Parts: sequence; structure tokens; C-alpha cells
Amino acid sequence: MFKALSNPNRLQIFLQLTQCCAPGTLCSHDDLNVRCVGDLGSDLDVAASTLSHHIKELHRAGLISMRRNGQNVECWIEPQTLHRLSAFFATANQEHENEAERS
Amino acid sequence: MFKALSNPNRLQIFLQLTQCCAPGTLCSHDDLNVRCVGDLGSDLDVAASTLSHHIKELHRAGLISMRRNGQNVECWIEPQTLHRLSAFFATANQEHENEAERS
DNA sequence: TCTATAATTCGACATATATCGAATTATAGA
DNA sequence: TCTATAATTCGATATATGTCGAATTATAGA
Repeated sequence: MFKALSNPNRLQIFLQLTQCCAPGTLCSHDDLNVRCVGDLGSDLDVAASTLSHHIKELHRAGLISMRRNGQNVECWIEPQTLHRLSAFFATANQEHENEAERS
Repeated sequence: MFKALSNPNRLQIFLQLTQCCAPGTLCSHDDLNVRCVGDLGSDLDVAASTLSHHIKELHRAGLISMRRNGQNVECWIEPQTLHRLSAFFATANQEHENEAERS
């Protein structure tokens, strides 16, 4: 899970899929951030094979889903995993909130 | 940041420091989870040198703080970093919350 | 059916990481 | 000052990871 996000290129891909709309806004149904593999790698400067490898890692970690659509393979965030991740840190943070305030 | 959490042993150390009290409870001032290096490695089955290395990595990533106290070096969670991490995923998750509900 | 594009698989290789043991440093206490 | 304990540093090493290019597969369209 964290291993999948530990590589800068993979984190970048993850972020691109996460930030589908303006921060704080809910993604509308048809505004879903579905991007094809090539698109995700367009500003990444890695070979296609490397890109494919990273996408696969993110998928294996359960962070993204993918589906072939013609020549393209579309990717999107796996919302449940994102939710679990969010809940995990929220819980951890709650216990330490009073400490953070103190500085 | 995520690289620091990507190693199972380091994640374990991080979790030990995070879970200072019952989930959902606020750590009281004097209940702060401060643990010395050796203590953190006691159920980890790695050499002292390896443990030291991992602690250093967590520190370099800003996830923990440390201070020498006599023979021991005490470690604790860096609450600000935990807060930022929590906020990051909370924001990301908010945009995808409606998707998660759909399944 | 042929061609172009998107993506994946595979093998090779350089670099990064995790790990250890030995030596060293810091400190407490006898 | 000597000894024991906690921790760190250092060098060595095995394994994991990121990367590439070439070959392959999947699909759309001419």
C-alpha cells in the first residue's frame, strides 16, 4: 500500500487520478477522473514499459482500477481503498491532535 | 514520506508510536507515547543496527522526533506531519466519497 | 488484410534498500 | 575509573526496485 506510493512516479500517477476536480468539491458522476495509461504518463518522462509497470503496481496495491476501452486502458482511483487510507490517518491523527496544537 | 512507511518494519515502528491510547481517544498529556529505540524494536527481530537505521529514516522523513534521555533515546510521533498526512488523504477522499458509496 | 497506435511482457542491468556483525560512542552506576 | 547497557556508525553483501529497449499483443481504422 505505502510501498506503492513510495515511488515518485507512482505517487504522481496516483495524484493525477485523485485530483479529479477542484479540491473540496465532490466529483460529479460524469466528471469521474478516468485517464488512460498513456495520458497518465505524458508528463512523466519514463518509457512505456516502465509506465505500464507502475500502473500495474498501483493496481496490485488496490489503489486503482483499470479497464480496456478499445486501444486504450482506462484507469481510475479505487474509492474504497482511498477511503480506508483516509480513515486510517484520521484515526491516528485524532489521538495526537492536542499535541499538534501545542506548538 | 511514503517511502519511509513503505518498509514493513518501519511501518510497524510508526504504528507503535501512533497508537498511544485507545482508538478514538485523545492521548492525555502525560500519556504521550514516548518509547525508546530498543523498546520499539523488541518485537521486530532485527539487529540493533538495522533498527537504528529505520528510526533514522523515520526521523529524516519528519515522521518522528527523538531525544536522548540518559542511556536511552526516546522517540515519539511528530504530530504536525501526522496531521498533514491525515489532511492530505481526507481531501483526496472527500472528492471520491460519493463513488465509494455506490458499491 | 495491412498499418498505426496503445499497452504489455520480457530480459538485462544499474542503483537503492535492508540487513548483518564488528567496532565505536554515550551514559549510568558500582 | 571500570563495567554494563543502549544506541550509532561503518563496511559488506544479498535482494529488491526502477529503468530501458526489443519483441509481442490488442485494437481501430483504412
